[in-house]
Amino acid sequence: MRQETIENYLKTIYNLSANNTMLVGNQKLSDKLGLRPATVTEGLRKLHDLKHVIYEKSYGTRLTASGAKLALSIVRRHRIWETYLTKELGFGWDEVHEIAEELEHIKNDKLINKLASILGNPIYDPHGDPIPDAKGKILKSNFIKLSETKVKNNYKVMGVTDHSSSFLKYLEKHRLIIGAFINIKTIEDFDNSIILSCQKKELSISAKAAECIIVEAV
Amino acid sequence: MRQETIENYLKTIYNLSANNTMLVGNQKLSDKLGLRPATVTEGLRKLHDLKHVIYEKSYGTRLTASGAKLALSIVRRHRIWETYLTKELGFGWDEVHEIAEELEHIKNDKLINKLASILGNPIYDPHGDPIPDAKGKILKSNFIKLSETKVKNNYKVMGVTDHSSSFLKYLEKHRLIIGAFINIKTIEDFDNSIILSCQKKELSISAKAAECIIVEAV
DNA sequence: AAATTGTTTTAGGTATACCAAAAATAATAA
DNA sequence: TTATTATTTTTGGTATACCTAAAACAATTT
Ligand SMILES: [Mn+2]
Ligand SMILES: [Mn+2]
Ligand SMILES: [Mn+2]
Ligand SMILES: [Mn+2]
Repeated sequence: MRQETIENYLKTIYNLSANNTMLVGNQKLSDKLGLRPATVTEGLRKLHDLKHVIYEKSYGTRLTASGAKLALSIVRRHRIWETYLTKELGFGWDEVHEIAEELEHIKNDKLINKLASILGNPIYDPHGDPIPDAKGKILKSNFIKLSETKVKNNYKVMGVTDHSSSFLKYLEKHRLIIGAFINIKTIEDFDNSIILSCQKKELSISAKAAECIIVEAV
Repeated sequence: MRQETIENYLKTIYNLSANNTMLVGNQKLSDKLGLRPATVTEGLRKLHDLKHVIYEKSYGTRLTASGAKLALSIVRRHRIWETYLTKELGFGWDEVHEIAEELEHIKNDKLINKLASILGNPIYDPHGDPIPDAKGKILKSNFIKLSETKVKNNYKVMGVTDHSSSFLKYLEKHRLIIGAFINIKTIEDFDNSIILSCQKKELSISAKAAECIIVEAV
């Protein structure tokens, strides 16, 4: 298996497993990796042989200790590069994910640690995701999704779970960026869309978009 | 053909063709690419079909205009990264080639041009190789190899053609670095080794090493 | 419990990147 | 010019990463 393929599998399994608490199914992996389910089945079998995952046939997959370690190191590289690109090289938060998707495979610890140190060893990336440290230690937050909030309460935007340029541009247009304070006005029974106020303006967020915004109660 | 494979072929053909003046043979490509001759034959046929090279069966290969353009852009990325790694990220000139070998495949013009601009659009990389500009224009120098110098003359070290860490460390140990002034004392008839003075010390350079050092008459 | 639906696996197949060994071709020496 | 040597190509083969379609299995509904 090509190293890059291994890394993409492990990173994706990590991202879908909610801190390694859940088994990850093939369908979701197939989606995220852009491969057909049959291909994923083969890939997982190989990763199992490599001892990077425990693959329970027909039920799902979880990372082993070695798999998790590798996954965390890819996640670290990805998020450090995203941060470096925005903070040091003038890229927007909506541009960096794609580039980091390639840069994350460059394997040189000295390089990543140097970038991290120039940035002051940041703990969050431009999308609010926590950055593992050089040892793989990562902050565990108890933030919630905007879709899980309650009417009348106040929240602060802490991150996003969709990194696509279109979604991030949409958020920026409505000033719904990291650090913004919001108040939930209404939640529509009909379609679960949310009406909230943010920077003195009211706006309506679809249930789908609300799934992708991470907030903290204030 | 994988994009990375294409890029490695084209870059290598460029580097072996002395500014596109010479046909490149399969044997040398096989060496540099770490592939067997039979594999190179296949690869070149495919690049020919892609119109990136003119492959004259049994005689050799040259880049087409489109191939040269692509090659120059890889060379630019490689050399800009090497320069950025040394100038901005604190790496030694003996460490950067391997990393650049990976980074050169990250395709994002805005990124490379940003790095170049931070560096002040440099014209030479840490090994003295000229860096093509964003349009592919590259300086053509008429420097010579140390092995082509004449006794008693004075020269300035301008570059190296071997980027291996061991060779560069060896040079550094003897202060034979870019910008150093040297005077040729003797050239041994027997083995073509060169005795020269550099920074007030005398040292003997093997014919093989002298092939890899680029100098300018002063 | 049976039927339906959704997910995963198997079986069989394509395309690509490589290789070793033998054959063909080109370059060089006699 | 012929023989010898070096280089390149052809042939036939392996390994890998992907795919589609069909079969098997698990989860959900009736
Ligand atoms: Mn990736
Ligand atoms: Mn991110
Ligand atoms: Mn290189
Ligand atoms: Mn260089």
